[in-house]
Amino acid sequence: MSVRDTQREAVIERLAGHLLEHGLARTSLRQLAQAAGVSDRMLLYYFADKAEVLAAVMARVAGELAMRLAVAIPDGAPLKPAELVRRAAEFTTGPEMRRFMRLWVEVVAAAARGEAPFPAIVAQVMAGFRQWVDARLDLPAGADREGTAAAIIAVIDGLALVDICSEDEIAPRMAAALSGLLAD
Amino acid sequence: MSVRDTQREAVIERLAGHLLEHGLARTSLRQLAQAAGVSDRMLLYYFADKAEVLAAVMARVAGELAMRLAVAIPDGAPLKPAELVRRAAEFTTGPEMRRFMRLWVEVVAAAARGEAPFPAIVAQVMAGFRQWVDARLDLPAGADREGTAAAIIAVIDGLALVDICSEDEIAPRMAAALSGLLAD
DNA sequence: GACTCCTTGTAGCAACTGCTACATGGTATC
DNA sequence: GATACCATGTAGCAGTTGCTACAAGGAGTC
Repeated sequence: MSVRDTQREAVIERLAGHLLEHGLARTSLRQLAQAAGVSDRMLLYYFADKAEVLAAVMARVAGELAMRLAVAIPDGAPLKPAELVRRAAEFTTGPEMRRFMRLWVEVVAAAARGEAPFPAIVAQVMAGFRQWVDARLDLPAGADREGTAAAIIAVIDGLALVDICSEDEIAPRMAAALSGLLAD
Repeated sequence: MSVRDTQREAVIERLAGHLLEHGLARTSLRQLAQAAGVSDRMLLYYFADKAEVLAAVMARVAGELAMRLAVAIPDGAPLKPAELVRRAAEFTTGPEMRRFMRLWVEVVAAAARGEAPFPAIVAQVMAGFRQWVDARLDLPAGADREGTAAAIIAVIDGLALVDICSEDEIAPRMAAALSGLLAD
């Protein structure tokens, strides 16, 4: 592997941490370069342009997120929708996952604005979410699996959105109240 | 009312439409000025700085949103949580309200990034949401009203978030599936 | 040793950002 | 008629943005 490829990998790794810590707040080329410990000139040697940097880093973050989700709630033992929502909500509002979800909300907003490369990233991650839910969803035949999966994702994302808006620790109470709203 | 105040009002009105149409994508001073039909020099004559422009416009948009919510589901006849969620979901995913919700998601993301004046705006709008839900929520005594209100808002916002991510018309199916997940 | 390619630094460009200094014509007040 | 304030235009500044031109050191090949 060339120096260039090695450095590329190291930069992606460091920037993944940077994005998870700061969201999309400090993502100019110079700020990214500083966070990665390289010059901005070299950042554009390792990557074609800024969009490629962000795409590579977000792919890494998305992979990490997918892995954690897969480990937290393994497939193979499908859950009723309400139970799946409860467990996913508990996990994603946990202290470890909050920064992932916060970044996710920011990325969705950037995609809505049409900012490259976020629309493509959002499509990919969203497809991953759907698959994840689908593989864990115990639903009667004839039910709308796609619609239900989308609804479940919506509930989880909604918790994250409200969570990042709220200063106090509302998440646990919100999750508990939500649990009460769901049919068994 | 001075010319300045008159113009200020007109600018706010035009920019409210601009934000609802384009989200936060075109919000540099020069872009805002062009959308409002004035020079950027004059924009900073009507308002102290960019943050004040956005704060004033967002206040207008938030007021409009609050009014529509109040009209769509009047208070005075409290609803069970599930029913409130159903009706709010139907309303907010409608074609008229989608742009409000999309802008809302973008504003939340900007606030998460710490960008002035969005944190303050988010706090205000969120408080308004809570109040709106609280005034329409039929909940047994002893239940966690705050937590339940937050959960309801989360569900509604989540629908909006997934909605703006999806190209096809998933919203109605998502709302229908969600309805099935809720206890009566 | 000449040549070539990989790697890296210095310097900078054109566009855009939020914002401001300054001048000017008008209108109201005394 | 002098003065003061309101309203508006022209021009520009300093900083940031994404990105690039150019040079040069080093390593490997013939």
